[in-house]
Amino acid sequence: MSEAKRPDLAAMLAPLGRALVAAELPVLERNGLTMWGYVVLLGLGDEPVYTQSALAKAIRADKTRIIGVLDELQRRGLIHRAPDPADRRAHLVSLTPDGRTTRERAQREIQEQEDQLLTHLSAADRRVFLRALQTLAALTAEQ
Amino acid sequence: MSEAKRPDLAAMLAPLGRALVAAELPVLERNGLTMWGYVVLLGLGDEPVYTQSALAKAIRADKTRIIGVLDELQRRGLIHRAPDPADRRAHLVSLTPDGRTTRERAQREIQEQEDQLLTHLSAADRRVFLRALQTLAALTAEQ
DNA sequence: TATTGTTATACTCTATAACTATA
DNA sequence: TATAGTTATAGAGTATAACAATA
Repeated sequence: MSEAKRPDLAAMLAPLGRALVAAELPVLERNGLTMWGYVVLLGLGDEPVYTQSALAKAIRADKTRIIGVLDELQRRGLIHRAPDPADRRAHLVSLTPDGRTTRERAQREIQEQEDQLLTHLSAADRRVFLRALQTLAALTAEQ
Repeated sequence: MSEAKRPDLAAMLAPLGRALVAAELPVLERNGLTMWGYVVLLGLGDEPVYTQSALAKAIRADKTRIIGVLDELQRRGLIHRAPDPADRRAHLVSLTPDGRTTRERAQREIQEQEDQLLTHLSAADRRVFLRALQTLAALTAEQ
């Protein structure tokens, strides 16, 4: 009677998330991106410019950890990074056209692969699952 | 037109899983368990006995990593560990009654907390979400 | 020779502290 | 003095290699 009627949510979500990330690394590699590089490109997509601190905070990374990532993305011409003329301590970071193209191509390939996994759900279940997942992800993201 | 109509699955699942795990650590701590200790207790629940290798494989851990975990669980009297008389290289591992009680209490508290999160979904969505999640988790677990 | 459990070692990832340059 | 970015250091977590006991 005190047996669990379902596995722990965390015991399903965490390994599934790790498996998805692992499966997507080759896709990113084909696009010349690391996971952190991709996360940075995604973080830059919504706003035109960012300071490095704001960007790090937005993607929930330590500011010291994205520095090497930004170096590499800049070297490859995917982002633009320059001191803010108004406050020369701060660096403004933005996507280059190449960076936007790369970001969108990588994301398209990733979501196509994810859609493959979702074919194991009925169309109706898939819709509910995605909606519910967005709801829960938003809840934990806001704290 | 090439804008994403949804966030990446992995970008929702992975942080949500991490957030859940982080939120459950205090629950485990109240029960005197680490995350790995809890995972080992869960892994021991379904079968009466295990060799350490089989147990490690079942919970997808390295065999070298669960040794300290087993030491601590044994010290606390939650598991029983003894050489297999038939093959004295192997150690048979099993839950003690105390171990089973601890496992069930911890899991009950964890799932109660998870149920709190699930109240943000409608009853119908919750049912579909859990079913879909179990389907997807089983797919990635089987490989 | 192969396998179980163990220990020791190395490696990766992440966080913390310390430094510079601007403000 | 406070902050943005950077670099150097240290810590945690993990995997790899080497070992002893047994088969």
